[in-house]
Amino acid sequence: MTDSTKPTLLVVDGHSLAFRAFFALPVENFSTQDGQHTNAIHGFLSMFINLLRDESPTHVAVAFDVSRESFRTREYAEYKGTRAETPAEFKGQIPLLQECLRAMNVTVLEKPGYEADDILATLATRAAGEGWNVLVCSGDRDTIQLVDDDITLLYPSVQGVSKLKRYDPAAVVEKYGLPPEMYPDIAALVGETSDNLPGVPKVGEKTAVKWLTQFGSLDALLEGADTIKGVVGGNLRDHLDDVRRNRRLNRLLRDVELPVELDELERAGVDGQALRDVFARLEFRALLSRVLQITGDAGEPEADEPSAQAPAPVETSAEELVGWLGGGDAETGVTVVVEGGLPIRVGFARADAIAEADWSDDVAESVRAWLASDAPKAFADAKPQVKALRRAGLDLGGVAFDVVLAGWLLRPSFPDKTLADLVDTYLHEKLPEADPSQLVPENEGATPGQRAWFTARAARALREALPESVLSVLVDIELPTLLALADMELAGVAVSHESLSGFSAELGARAAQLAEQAYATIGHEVNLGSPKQLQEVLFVELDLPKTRKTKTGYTTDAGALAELQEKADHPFLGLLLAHREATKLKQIIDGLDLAIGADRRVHTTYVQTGSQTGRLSSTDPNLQNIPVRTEESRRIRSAFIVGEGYETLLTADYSQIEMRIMAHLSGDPGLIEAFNAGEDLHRFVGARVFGVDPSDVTAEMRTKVKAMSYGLVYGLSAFGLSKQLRIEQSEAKTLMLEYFARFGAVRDYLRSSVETARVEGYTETIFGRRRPFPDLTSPNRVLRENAERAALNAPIQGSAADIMKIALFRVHQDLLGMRSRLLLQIHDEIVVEVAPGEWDDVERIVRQRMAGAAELTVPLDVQIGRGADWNQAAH
DNA sequence: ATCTCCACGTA
DNA sequence: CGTACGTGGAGATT
Repeated sequence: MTDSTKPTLLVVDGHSLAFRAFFALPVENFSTQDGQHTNAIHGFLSMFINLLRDESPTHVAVAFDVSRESFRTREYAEYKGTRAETPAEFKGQIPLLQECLRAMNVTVLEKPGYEADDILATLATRAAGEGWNVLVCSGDRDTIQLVDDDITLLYPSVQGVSKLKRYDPAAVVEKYGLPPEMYPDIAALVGETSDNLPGVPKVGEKTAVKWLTQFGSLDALLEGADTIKGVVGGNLRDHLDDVRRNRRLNRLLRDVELPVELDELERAGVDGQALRDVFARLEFRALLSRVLQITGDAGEPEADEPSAQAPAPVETSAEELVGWLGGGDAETGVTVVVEGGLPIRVGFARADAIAEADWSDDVAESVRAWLASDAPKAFADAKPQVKALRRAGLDLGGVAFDVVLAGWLLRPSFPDKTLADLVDTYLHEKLPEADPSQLVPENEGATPGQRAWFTARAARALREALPESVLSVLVDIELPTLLALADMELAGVAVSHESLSGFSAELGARAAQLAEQAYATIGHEVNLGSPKQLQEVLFVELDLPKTRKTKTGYTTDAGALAELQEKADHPFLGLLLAHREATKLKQIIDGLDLAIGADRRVHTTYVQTGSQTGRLSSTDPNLQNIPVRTEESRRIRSAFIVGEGYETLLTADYSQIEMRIMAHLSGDPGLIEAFNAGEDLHRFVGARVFGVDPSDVTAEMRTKVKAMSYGLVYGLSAFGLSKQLRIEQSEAKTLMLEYFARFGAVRDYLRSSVETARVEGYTETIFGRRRPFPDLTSPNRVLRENAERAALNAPIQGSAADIMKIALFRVHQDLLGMRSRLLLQIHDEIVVEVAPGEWDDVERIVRQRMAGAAELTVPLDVQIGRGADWNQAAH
């Protein structure tokens, strides 16, 4: 809270924030009739108006960069050298933005030879010196160094310019582990790619913070660099000058001469005529009334926001709970505290009332009917809570919202993992948390009822923040999926310890033997699991040709070793590869064995927020990467068996679902025909590409086309394709050209989808799931091209994930009255444990639900198998 | 114990 | 210079 008796100065880096707005807002929504782009102006002003409203500063200034030249480029010509030319569409908006600001009677500052941040630093320092409150708003991390007790930084989140994160000294310490004034020391060590300032190799934030904490200061660290051991120590010594240069360049100047005094920055009323003029030209209407509302003298300030103070906890008896829960039909926040997999305490919140109680048989009975009912409930990470309730014998209905899932859908790359994160991000409040560093915490942390209260409020905020299509993904896909996953995790899958341990011993013996043989070929022992030692053997002792480089040397991966064998076969290579295969399998088996529980089953955890595309991930153990490709590895799948009391396993998988989605999204007539013809896809495509009869497509042609088709989904290049197929790049290029000549709509689709993503800032699946791609406009080529490939893949992989989730929860619902149950999901495959006598029904349900999960322009083909173990069932 | 890198399993 | 994941060992550090 700012002290309202003191003046408050708000200083804004106009350039960096407008630049962010430029990329955050789709340009086609923000252009005037005559084609002037206004997205940067609109985005900036919208944020700026909110700042004026929320922070009520008494004094305001906005600073801009004049040009790229500054004292920094004079000292280091390469400064920001990797940055691309500023887009003209952006540059053109700056003078107009400045005109708007002047019309609002806001002081605009710029000074040749200095960056906007130096101006901010100067003003902030002066104002703090006068004892004012200062708010610095900038998108440049270097401004973190300004933060102190009087100066707070407002930093735009990755999501966009509208959400600003507050950094006071405590927030900086929490995020970086060091006080604000030492942030530039971290940055100097780590380096800054966007400014073209290389740091010390292998040193990331963790190491930098550790060193600085240890030495107390950067100078002491540089003095004592000789005492740091190891490779990183050497790297540091080799880059001392770089670090010193970085530190010189990232220090903001606090004494730039400016043509204004602090007093002149005082806010005044707007110049109504000038404002109407310029806003009319920019075709801003809503913005005009917003500006007038907050700066004009008309209208009282808005009423104070409702208190963020959570209601005091109320211990509620089992009898009282029944009445409390029945007392309204508004959405209720629910928190089940889980310990050892079972509920130990529950909390509920509705409007400003909360109730909570320790778990007991009486409490369970009191809440049973309400929990099972359709009464709408909001959770934070519902799945473990649902599982605990189910273990306690209770059903749950009316799961209407999950703030963790919602947060993930909104920002899949920065999932707010906990309720505390979400309360911070979406309510701008702090969830009271117990201090973990103290044995007897001073502050208790939020009680379950209070957590439920925050959950319900976060749910309301998130519902507002979610675009309609994303909200429907949450409600129609993710929430039903959550319930299916809870039951699948509880069920687990039966795994035969006997099969595994026998196989493990076998592989162990084989690995030992292979190791001995390998040692014999080089005359000494070596740790075959150590890439470092292997490099020594391969490239120094045996002097084999060098392979592809990695960060730390030359790769010894399987592909490279196979190539080495062709160039210069040495018996060591084959033995090493065989050894790797044996030890890898053994490792997987041993890990799996260890995960078998007392019920002789393995219970994985599906992480519903575990991917950026919408897929699930699986951990502890990961059951989505059990080997399948080689005959021998399939013995592991044979250890996944049907459980006691059940008859058989059923596997069902979508065939070529991603290519089908590609056909659907691109509308390519050839590809659609391929799927509707019901012929072998790759044979059909091969016939088109090579201009032969389908019956004349050779195995080689089919392989090439298959690789091409799959590569397309991942953004494959001619280089990658040539490498994959081990053909000349020119041949790969020809193949691609031929492919696109026959399936032109595919190329058009891929191109336009990335282009749309660049403009919109995100991709979208068939069902409306979004994934943001800020890097599509990055000046850094590597970042940008990586983003392009990911953006190409995201709608396809994501749509497939959506379809499978829809099929999954529908199958789950259809099976509710039966004994058969879902066990596993492996992206495009599900495994069901079928009870005696239920096969026909289950098979029908699965086939119908999977094939009918989406209406595409091509059919969804489902392959079903049955068997006593997973391997048998796969056929 | 904890971090980083390499390697490799799946879809 | 092909997307999306999780795991485990080695090596370097504490």
